[in-house]
Amino acid sequence: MQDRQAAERPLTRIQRKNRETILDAALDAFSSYGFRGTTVDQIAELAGLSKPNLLYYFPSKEAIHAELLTLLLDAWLDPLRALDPEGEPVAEILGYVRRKLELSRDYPRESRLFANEILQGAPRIMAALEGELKALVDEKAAVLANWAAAGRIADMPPHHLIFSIWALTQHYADFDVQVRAVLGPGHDPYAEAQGFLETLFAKLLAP
Amino acid sequence: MQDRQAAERPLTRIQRKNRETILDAALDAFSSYGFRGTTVDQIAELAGLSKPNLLYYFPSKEAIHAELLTLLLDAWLDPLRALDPEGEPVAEILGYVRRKLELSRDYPRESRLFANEILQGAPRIMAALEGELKALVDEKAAVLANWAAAGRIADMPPHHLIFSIWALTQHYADFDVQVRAVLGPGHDPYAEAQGFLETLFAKLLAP
DNA sequence: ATGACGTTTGACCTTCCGGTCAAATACACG
DNA sequence: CGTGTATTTGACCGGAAGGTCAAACGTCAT
Repeated sequence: MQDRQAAERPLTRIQRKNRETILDAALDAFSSYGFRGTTVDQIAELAGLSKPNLLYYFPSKEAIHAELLTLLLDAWLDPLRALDPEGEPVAEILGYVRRKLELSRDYPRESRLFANEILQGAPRIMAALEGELKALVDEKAAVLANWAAAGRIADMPPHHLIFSIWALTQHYADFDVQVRAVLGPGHDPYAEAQGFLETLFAKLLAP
Repeated sequence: MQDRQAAERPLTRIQRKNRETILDAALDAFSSYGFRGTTVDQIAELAGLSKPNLLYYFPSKEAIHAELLTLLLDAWLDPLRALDPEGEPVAEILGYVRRKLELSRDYPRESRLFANEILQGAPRIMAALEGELKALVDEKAAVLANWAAAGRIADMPPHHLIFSIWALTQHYADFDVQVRAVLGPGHDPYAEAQGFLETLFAKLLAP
């Protein structure tokens, strides 16, 4: 029945800095090589720490990964939460597309970490998918369905509309190397995608 | 200067069967756990062979993976190859969408294997992306651009049109568990997607 | 400056994993 | 049958990887 060292005590300056450094290094590694493909030594090296030192701040590789996924999930849902049922339908949806694309552009590592996890069957976040995520999507899907029923956007299965937004925006982060390989040099994928997706969804949503 | 055993000799019945079994087992494993996340013992177990026995048929884990990727790439490009410059534009593109979605439905493991590889930066197939794939896409993009110039489909960046088809169709295979978690039971994602994507692209392409 | 607590480290342990090898067993074919 | 070749296997190897530990080193408040 011993007290857990860091349970109550506030984090020290060094703790805050090192935990942050470690999480950033781990995000680099996990998003590039996956969970199994990443070694603790690798993360430690990236973070500029020794392996035992790193394990002083996190109990295990698993724990670092879990922490990253938790932080990620919340940030991931934000743009959808911001979709306002009282707003103008097309503008709201296009705004969501834009925010989601910006997320892909500015946080591609997070996008790939998430994609990796889902690809492997989401073993560590299945509960969140079936709980939080489903609840939020169902809520917003209802909003979309109402808009469609009111003739303010075209009629379509709202869940799939949301999937299409995810698919199209995350593609630019997750498949970045393919996109760039196919486009060749001299392109700004995100800038081009921005205009293209805006047009696409404008046409799709028009009643 | 010794002869390579299997260089010339035709494969025996047992060789054919076992190589096939191994590749199938390896596809299961690699597509679920990634390259590093998969162990040779795991593949052997799935294939019902002992590890040394498996390594009698393939020189290394790497070789199995490479073989799978090679087989995959070809099958992956086929639907796009089939896009006919002489056909009716909208029908051709919708046909491509349908074929690609069927590929996701019928070969989700292959889709995830590919996604895994791209996510990790495509270390083993970068050459193919910049070579074969880019060439084919450029060729078909030119066809799309011609159709747009002739006013037979709406004007849009052809490469991104192709990306959008990839993104939307592969999403249903790669993010399958998320799609099902969000939809809940009692849905047939692919059937629903089929109708939705047909509408989406019909609207997008209309001049 | 000193004691207490926070931080860092080198050495080490164990398990896992890709791959090898020699010997044993099945198979095909004259 | 019998013999040469294909196939299978148990035992083993070396290195990588996750994690532990005791001791050394810093930091900071009194």
